[in-house]
Amino acid sequence: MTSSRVPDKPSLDGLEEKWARVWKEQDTYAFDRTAERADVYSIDTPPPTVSGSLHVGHVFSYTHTDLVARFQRMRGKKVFYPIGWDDNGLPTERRVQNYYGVRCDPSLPYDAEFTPPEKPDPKRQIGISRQNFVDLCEELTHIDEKAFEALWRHVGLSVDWNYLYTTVSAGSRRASQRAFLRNLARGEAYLAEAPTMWDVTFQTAVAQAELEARNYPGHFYRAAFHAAHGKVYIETTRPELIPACVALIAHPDDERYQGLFGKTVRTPLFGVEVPVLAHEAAEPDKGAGIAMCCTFGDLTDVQWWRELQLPVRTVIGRDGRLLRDTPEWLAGSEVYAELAGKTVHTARELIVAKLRESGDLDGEPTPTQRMANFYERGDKPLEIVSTRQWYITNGGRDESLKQEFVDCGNELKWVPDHMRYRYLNWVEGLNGDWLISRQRFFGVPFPVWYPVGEDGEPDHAHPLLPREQDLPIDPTSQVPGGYDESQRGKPGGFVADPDVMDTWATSSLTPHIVCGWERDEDLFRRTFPMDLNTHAHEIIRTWLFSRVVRAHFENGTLPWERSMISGFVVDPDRKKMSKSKGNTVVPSEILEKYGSDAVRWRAAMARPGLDSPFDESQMKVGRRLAIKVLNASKFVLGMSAASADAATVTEPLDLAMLHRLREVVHEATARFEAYDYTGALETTERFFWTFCDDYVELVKERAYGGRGDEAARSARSALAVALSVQLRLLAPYLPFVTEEVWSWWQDGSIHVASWPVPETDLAVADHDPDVLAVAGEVLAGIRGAKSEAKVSMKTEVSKVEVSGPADRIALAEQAEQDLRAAGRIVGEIVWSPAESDRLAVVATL
RNA sequence: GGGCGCAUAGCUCAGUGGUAGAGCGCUUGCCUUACAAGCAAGAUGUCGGCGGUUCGAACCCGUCUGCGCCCACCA
Repeated sequence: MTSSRVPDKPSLDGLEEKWARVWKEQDTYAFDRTAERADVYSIDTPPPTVSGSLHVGHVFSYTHTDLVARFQRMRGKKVFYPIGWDDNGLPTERRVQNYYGVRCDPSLPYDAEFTPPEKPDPKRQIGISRQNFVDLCEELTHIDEKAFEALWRHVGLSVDWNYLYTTVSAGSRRASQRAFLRNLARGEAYLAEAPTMWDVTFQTAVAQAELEARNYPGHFYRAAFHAAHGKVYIETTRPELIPACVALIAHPDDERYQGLFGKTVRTPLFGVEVPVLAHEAAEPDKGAGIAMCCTFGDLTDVQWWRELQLPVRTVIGRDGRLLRDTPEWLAGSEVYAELAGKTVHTARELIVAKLRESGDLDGEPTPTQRMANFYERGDKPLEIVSTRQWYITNGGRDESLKQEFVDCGNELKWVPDHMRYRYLNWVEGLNGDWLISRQRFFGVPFPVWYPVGEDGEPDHAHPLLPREQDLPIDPTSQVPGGYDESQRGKPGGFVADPDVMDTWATSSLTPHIVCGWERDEDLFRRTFPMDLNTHAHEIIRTWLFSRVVRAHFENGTLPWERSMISGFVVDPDRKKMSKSKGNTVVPSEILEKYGSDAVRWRAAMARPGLDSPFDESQMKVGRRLAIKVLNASKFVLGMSAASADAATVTEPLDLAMLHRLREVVHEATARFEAYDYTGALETTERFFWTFCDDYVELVKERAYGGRGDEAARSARSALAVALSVQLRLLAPYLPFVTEEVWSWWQDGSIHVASWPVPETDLAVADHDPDVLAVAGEVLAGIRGAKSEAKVSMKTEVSKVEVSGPADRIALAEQAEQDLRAAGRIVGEIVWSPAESDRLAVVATL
């Protein structure tokens, strides 16, 4: 080991490429799967949606996880840190449609020759078969995944790429289908025909967790229903639902409507007779106090429909248009004939015009902003339609199960703790089971067929299931046991369940998928339940909760011991970044501009759970630190100090510095163990700057040999020991620059070196650490005098007088020779103990 | 409307009962053989408002205000 490997002009340039390559070639972060569970630290990381784009918030959040992973690895844990891609589901479909200019038309046959157009025309998408579409999904996700991997390697995530998974892979499909079949067998999954939140654009059902309430402009219309003795006015924002009206409902205590309860009224324009009923959920001060209940305008309608056992009168189809065929209860209606096939929007305008004509519209419509539920990726309000869907129980319809999931949330350890309430709030507010089926194409199919009766109707009550060992299966191309392909869709034959699972139904199993559930029991035993789950706070209700549900049902345990939740990177106005607002920051640019270590440093300054405004000037600070590490290391190693030997440290200042560093290691370790990576960094960094600015300056002359060999050796050893320890303390944050410096004088990767241990790495005699602090104070006094005089720091000082408390003076005197050298003091130093609580330094130039 | 969080220097944030802190920015200097992508010194505050507890409150309690996020809210 010599200093010959230290470059003359160290630089950050190219470090990412260099070390990312080495780590890949040497498999530096490979999991040791012979390790026993107690020695393993396993981490569940969110599989990013590859069809989306990563912004700087993702980089921060994934870095937070990596900090913990690197710390645990250096502490001696065998870190199981896989990563995956979520390449399944609607976002991928949408991206494929736009990217290639195609759309899936399941009625078309497979075309093996198909190649997407050179120049996609987004206005005129080409219809292709389901298989062609799925092929394109796989092709594009593969490209996207390469880009994502490159980014994460650039950021320096210490994941083990050998365990890379994707949510649409055969393994994931097998796990999804297996878990589903087990849920089904235990009664946790069920098929039901029920009113469902429905997106008319994507024409699929969506789950409660995917809803987003948004402001939606509309109008209140005051319309008249006809009672035996006059008119009853209701107020509605959705007059187009009048043909779907099944009742009028008011609060049982509402005096205005007492006389109407139990009677019937006729709907305007259509003359359909509907009852006037009482229900507690009607709010007297809302609108006219009496509401029309339609199938279905909102979730309250669903509640009334269910609890008052009202009929279903659907008029809005799955495409968001009014049904083309006139429903039976409106038979002969000329008004309806005009509405048939119209969009909700057009139908509303038409019906309002008709109401105005007939005199059933009272006054003018008043504008209003109402909140409507949207699918989070959609741009039209959701409709509620009655459809057959698969559900998994989640406590939304079962209080005792709900309590079990509340208990899970309380058992889980949260960083920061208050994120627990996000979870509890969500679970306590669930109002239905988890809808997992989607009427889409690219996803994990339900491993289910239905027998077809002699009447040609599928028997949904008696599904045909595959054997677990045959999974994964695609029921649209494979046949159930005992049948053959010719019987598909025929009376007495079978039919496939046409739906796919929502992507959350698969990603809810990431702990199972990565840990080898039912695939690699040896791995599973060593890694599950996992130690840590990490992601940002917006997916507590979705990803986090759904994994708790799955592990609770399948394993009777939490999927991990602890969840560390990141905040968001918000824009300078503290608003959430979003593509639509155009305030997102693309990570590749800042990584390029400041370097990965700098961006990681900035990420580390954002504590768990706290949102952090994006501020480029902060990146410079991280970069400055990384450069400082290079330069300070160059100096230390340039002293031939590579022969670090704590035993040769004898000088008081050196001992004091190492003693102080011991305290720093203790504190940084304790903070990291408490998942306070920010506090650990601050502790280390504060020391590092003192080390550079005061300690190095104080011992420089001595290290060069100005006071003899022994004193020089003491300084050099202390410098080298301190450098080794500090590099390792900084390694989780600045993996590139610390690895670079480590390579100048050590063998192997710093990232598999051991986290510093005070008792062994800093085994020196105890010494009062304040010698360093006090010497620093005196040096600052001397510098102050020079700064005041506006002269160079190398200006000689003819006399220094230091007064202050006797004990402080005594400490400072221990560093007298070093102070003389660093301060260029050529004359005398007068030490004057005094009755004051502060040191005062008077330097005469 | 319910829940959670935040409010300390121009900015980003530490500090959790005992004399208000750091970094950035700003000011003034300094080419000092690790680093000018650097170094040194300096200025900057009614610790959101109002009450209370205490010898003593940025910190504990109450209350109000403002901001953010999550949830609910389609008559």
